[in-house]
Amino acid sequence: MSVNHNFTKLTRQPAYRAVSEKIRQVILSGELQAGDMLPTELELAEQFGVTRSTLREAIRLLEESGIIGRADRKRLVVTLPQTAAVGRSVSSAMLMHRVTFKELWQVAMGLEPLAGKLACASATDEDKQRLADNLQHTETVLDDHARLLEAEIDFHNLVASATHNYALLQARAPLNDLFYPAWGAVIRALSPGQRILVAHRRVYGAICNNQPREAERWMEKHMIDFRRGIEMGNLGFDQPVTSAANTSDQN
Amino acid sequence: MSVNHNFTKLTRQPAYRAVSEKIRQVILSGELQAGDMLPTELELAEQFGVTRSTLREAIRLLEESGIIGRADRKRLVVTLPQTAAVGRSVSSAMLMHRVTFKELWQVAMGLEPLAGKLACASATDEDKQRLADNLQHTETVLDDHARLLEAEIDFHNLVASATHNYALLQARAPLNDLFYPAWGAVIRALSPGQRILVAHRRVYGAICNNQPREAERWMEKHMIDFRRGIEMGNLGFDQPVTSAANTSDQN
DNA sequence: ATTGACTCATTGTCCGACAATATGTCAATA
DNA sequence: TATTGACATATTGTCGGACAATGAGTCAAT
Repeated sequence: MSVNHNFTKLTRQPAYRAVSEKIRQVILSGELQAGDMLPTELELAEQFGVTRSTLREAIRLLEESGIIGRADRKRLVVTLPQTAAVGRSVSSAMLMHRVTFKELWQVAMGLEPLAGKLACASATDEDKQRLADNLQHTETVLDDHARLLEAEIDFHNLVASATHNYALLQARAPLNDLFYPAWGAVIRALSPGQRILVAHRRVYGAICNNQPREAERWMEKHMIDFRRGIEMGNLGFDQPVTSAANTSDQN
Repeated sequence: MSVNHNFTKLTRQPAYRAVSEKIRQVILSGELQAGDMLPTELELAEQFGVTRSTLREAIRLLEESGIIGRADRKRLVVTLPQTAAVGRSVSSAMLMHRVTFKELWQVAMGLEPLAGKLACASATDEDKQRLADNLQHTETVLDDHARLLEAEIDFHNLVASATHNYALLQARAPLNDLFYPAWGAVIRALSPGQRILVAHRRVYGAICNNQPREAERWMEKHMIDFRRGIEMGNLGFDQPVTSAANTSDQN
């Protein structure tokens, strides 16, 4: 009879992964900071005792994480991950999981009003100015579907940026990629330019006057309008979102 | 005098990136679904007209995104990205941006009560059973700091899972990696086992009785307790979080 | 039914090579 | 002086070939 002891399934990790982890570790520990240059590929490879090919595979892993990049098309450099770059992985994952518009809307209902509320306390004059500029621009494109959508997305990004909370920015990144673009169909179907503008103005006013409750409430109303728009347009509130803005390269 | 026209900075992308994008595109378009096997590296390389080395670099990019992996340590297979895998990139980014505990807490205040509320409507009997098991387990480890933290994290994950909202799961992934682990210090300092258990019981009860308001409210209270704990323990509410659970490999 | 020996396909890693391109230097020129 | 051109150098992106390690399949032996 066999002894009933379960060994933990051991997984040897390939060299390229080990190298990648080591570098990541050094960066996350703060030993290497954003902006620091890394040695050349050859030198790095020699330090780790692997070939350049293996090292390059490790580099790719870090590259996709957005924590390293090329400064001047030559030397590798440690970079501060951009929200959009990191968000792309997340958005890919959501697409594959066939996330529905409803699911994204629920998240938006949690995060966007929060962004409005927090922005009241942390928005700088520069933030407010950018919001003002956005509103002014929005007025001029109320009937241009494409530009209106663009301005709409910008507005919400500006509010989120005004919180100066990177965790929040990162958490709502997928909304930019999937939620708002999907809403383009609503704009084309219902032309709700005026309604959008009113909500944005209210949020902006609340932020300028430091009225967190108001900002929160109007952002929430705004989100509810989103939902109503989707439902009225019969655009598939419970359907998986699709990747409208996809690849930026043609080949 | 030079004509004042600015050309857009053109960036030729390397082959490994082009290949990676092509594969990603095919996967995201649904042409290849999760579980589908990809050809061998050699075959793929031939199809794209590149060498295996180049193709392997492309694979690494996709691997880090979590959308492909190895099934049986051989053949490449399209995989449904795991929340934890994708979350790691996000967490790395947050660490580099020196996200503070406060920032994470603000996000948690937005997402965790939401999770509680949504779970009321969508929790299955199985979800509820798992929560019940977790509570029972928690009672037995109230004085074991390490296990209590583990149970605590599990509880919040279970609530989030019960929403069956993948977008929400993904958005709150960094909380798992950075927020709750950092809270381990509070547990060690204040031993708030009882207080945790009470809050969890309330949330669980509200979910079972389908009382969204209650679930939301108690989750919020619970989060506020978190903040108070950090502040009482003088553990740096405004300090950047650090990566406690880091690498799982030693070399 | 399990074990062992064997083949085969595929991956992980290595090595060497070369063209393309950025950088730096220096001379020539306007 | 400031720009241009010519040249050497360093580094990357890509290639092609090579080999050991290992997982999967087959088949015989026990």
